[in-house]
Amino acid sequence: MKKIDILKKLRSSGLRPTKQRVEIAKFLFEREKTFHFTVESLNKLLSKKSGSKIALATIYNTVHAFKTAGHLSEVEVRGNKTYFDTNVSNHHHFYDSETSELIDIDANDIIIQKLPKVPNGKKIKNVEVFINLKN
Amino acid sequence: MKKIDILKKLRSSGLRPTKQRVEIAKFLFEREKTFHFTVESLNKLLSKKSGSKIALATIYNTVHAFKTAGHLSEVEVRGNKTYFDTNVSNHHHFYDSETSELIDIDANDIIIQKLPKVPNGKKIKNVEVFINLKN
DNA sequence: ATCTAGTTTATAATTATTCTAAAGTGAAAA
DNA sequence: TTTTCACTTTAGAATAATTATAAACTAGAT
Repeated sequence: MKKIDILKKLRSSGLRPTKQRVEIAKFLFEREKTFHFTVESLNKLLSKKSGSKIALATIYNTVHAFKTAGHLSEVEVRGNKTYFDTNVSNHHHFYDSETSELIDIDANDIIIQKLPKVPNGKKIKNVEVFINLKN
Repeated sequence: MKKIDILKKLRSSGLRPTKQRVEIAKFLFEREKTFHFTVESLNKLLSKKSGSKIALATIYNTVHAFKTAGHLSEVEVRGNKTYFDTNVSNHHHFYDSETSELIDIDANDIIIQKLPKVPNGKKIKNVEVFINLKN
């Protein structure tokens, strides 16, 4: 991902490109594969990589701004921490509770044949399939 | 649900039937319909109903013992609190984020036609479908 | 009725996350 | 370029959910 795209991601999230935010954005978006993380793991990886110490509050703020702008999605995982995903397309997840690892499933790899009737006056926002794994 | 069944639920969870535990168990399991709750909501409902003040720690301990014994299931919901469900059969959920309300979906009301290949050496423990609703 | 291991409870501790307010900085305007 | 100021970063405090602790209590075996 080019530098200009990183700046676009920031600006489209309503964020001015400060040193810290650029560092976070590059770490998240300059990758081939999708990336799953918690704020805690992101913090550790960032400080390990660059030795810099970005305040946790800054990471929370930046990640939430990206999420609100639709550049990150939040994944529901059994447990206490919130997981994020750089894959914002419509897709599903495997969850391996042995390793606490999330794995993306392409939306096309799951076909739902029958869906239940939706409650009165409501519409479907989205459907998430979660496949829990064991050994 | 008969009193003897409440005692069975407790004993099968490795819990001696104390006054507090019986009160929690009756409140949870003496119902026709399935019941969704958080520890916080359960605590409020219990104190409103009987005026008794069961310590939060006791509610946490008891609910977790029921969960471990398979008498309650935990439902993943976007947010910070943990939801529990008295329906422990294989089933799915609607989630209405407007009202923070969970609604059960019978397992037979969703048919999945195609599932992805499972990662090496892993097996599927279960498949959960989560339908987010909007107005 | 007594005794003991298991329980309850209030409170402290922990963990994830958000808030705060002081010090620092990007970038628009001069 | 330099100034200026609203936006940022940061350390630490505050909050919220949950878990741990340890002293007082109790179910149920003896």
